[in-house]
Amino acid sequence: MKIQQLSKEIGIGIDTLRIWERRYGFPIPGRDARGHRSYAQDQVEALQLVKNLMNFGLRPGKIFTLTEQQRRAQLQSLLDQGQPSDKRLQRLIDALAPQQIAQAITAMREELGLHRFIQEIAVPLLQLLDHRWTTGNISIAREHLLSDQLEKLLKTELFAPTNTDHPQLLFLTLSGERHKLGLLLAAAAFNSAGINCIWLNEELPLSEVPGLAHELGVAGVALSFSSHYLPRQAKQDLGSLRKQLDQKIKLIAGGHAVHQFTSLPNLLICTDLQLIPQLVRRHFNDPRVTPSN
Amino acid sequence: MKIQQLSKEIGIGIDTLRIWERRYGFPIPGRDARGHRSYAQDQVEALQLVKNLMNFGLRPGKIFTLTEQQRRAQLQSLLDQGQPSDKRLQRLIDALAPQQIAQAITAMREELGLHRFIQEIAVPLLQLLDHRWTTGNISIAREHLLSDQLEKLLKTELFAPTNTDHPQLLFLTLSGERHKLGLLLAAAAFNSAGINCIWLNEELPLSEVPGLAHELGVAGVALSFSSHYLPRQAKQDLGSLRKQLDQKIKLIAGGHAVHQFTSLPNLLICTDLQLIPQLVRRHFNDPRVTPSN
DNA sequence: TTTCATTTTTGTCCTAGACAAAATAGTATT
DNA sequence: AATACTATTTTGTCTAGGACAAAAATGAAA
Repeated sequence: MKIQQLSKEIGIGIDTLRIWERRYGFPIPGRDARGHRSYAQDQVEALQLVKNLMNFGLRPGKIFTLTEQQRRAQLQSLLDQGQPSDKRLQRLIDALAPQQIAQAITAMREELGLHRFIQEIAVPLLQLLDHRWTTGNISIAREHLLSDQLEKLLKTELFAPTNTDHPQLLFLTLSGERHKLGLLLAAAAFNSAGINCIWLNEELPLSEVPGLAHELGVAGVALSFSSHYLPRQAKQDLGSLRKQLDQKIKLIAGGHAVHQFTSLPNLLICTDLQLIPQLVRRHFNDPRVTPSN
Repeated sequence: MKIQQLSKEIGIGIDTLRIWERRYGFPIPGRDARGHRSYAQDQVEALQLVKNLMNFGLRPGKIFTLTEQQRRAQLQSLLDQGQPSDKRLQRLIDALAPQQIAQAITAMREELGLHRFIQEIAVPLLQLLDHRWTTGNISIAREHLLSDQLEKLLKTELFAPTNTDHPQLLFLTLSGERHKLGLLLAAAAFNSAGINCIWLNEELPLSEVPGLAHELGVAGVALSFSSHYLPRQAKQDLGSLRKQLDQKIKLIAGGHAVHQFTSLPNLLICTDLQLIPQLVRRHFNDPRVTPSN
């Protein structure tokens, strides 16, 4: 595997990979006939482990002093601090046929109502999926099937009530951010709090956002930045967006990459879906703060 | 604008930008206090023009001998060779508000029926979008809004009849293939020809496909490879897949990258949606060739 | 405990050179 | 003239090791 593929696969810059090799002596790839780096599969996995630890906030300097066993143990203990898994979720994950998954999901949604469904099923399910994913404990196919069905349900919810009013919030991810499910949950939550949402399924370059937001006349733009998005980049993007965007248009950001941001001026950071109703009450339901003013 | 942002924005590698500067003397950015490249807005636009010309197959060596005026003229003349646009499509593309687009699309679908809608609206629309896209002649936001709405309609069609029988065809794209709309059209066509389809929205690594197909018990797997997928890679992937997959499971491939393939053994190449009904009759409707045998 | 200044860590950029894969041009063969 | 093969040019991606600012950690003072 060439350095570019690896960089894309793991989500670590090429320069970073090279300087890690120089500084920490890891990973040390083989070389092909040209002298170019060539990474073996076990190096890829070892590097994924490092990346997973970094996603928990550990820094390279710490990680690279550990042995591989210690890294595994560390990751495991960090993962174990997560919430215990629910039996219903367990059943969902084990079901393979899409029909079964779809049935189970819709049944739960009927039983609990949208709000409780999001809080009690969807959010923990996403976390559990992420957990299994980082431990390699679920097949990619299963994971995809499941998130597919969840996405389908949420979109149905989101688009079902053809909203009478003009759109208020535009939901999208920036180019390079491929994790949309969390944002979709947020959109559903906003929707159930009475906000009229527009969902843009495809990733958009930063520069296109202000124009679109303006043309659609939305009152706000909501973005999410997953753990694969470099926090620094996210900060920069948000800053840039805030500058380009009309001051009246609210900017809402969520996701792991913005988790520890001290809130920038005129920017709402929302890393907990439970806070959405409150956020809506504060910033959207006040008649004096409608999009028209 | 820093070199990394520019690279992301235009879609040209950092190394490439630097070596263009060395070789062709363009673009020559300013430098900040650190000596780092800093690109002005007009350079970004000039570079976008170059990228657009490259999308038509022109090579840097040619492009950089031209003046900026000549480049514009060249692009314009290439643009003019494009197929004439349908007025209905024109109207669709010009509509911005998602509600308008959705209304127009559903109206056409009602009027024409699914089959004619696909042939007369969806396919040319996709082509036109692609054309506008490569020439930079449509805003990215508009393009995304439109394909979003189209996708929504098609998925509704595809999933609406909760099919009674077991699934027969699994539709998916491989990792790295992000163009799904064409395949979605194909799925809709198969569906309207009476085939029970499963749509997997997320890209799947090659190695996961056989296992999933087997577990779902499908009679076939359908993939598409857009023009962005290297034909070599597509060929290799298909060959590998054919080897791993149970011989009874059909393999169907479509898209630009497989357009000129001499059909591999036991592999159906389908580059024209109109041929789908015929294909279904030949390979799926024969009761002696059901998935169970 | 909080606040501020200092040190360490870390990622991204720099230059300039090398080389293979892809594209083009040129030549020979059916 | 069309096809196949070879040589040449073009082009993008890699290499090495150095530099430096932004972020994080540390330590000192309030």
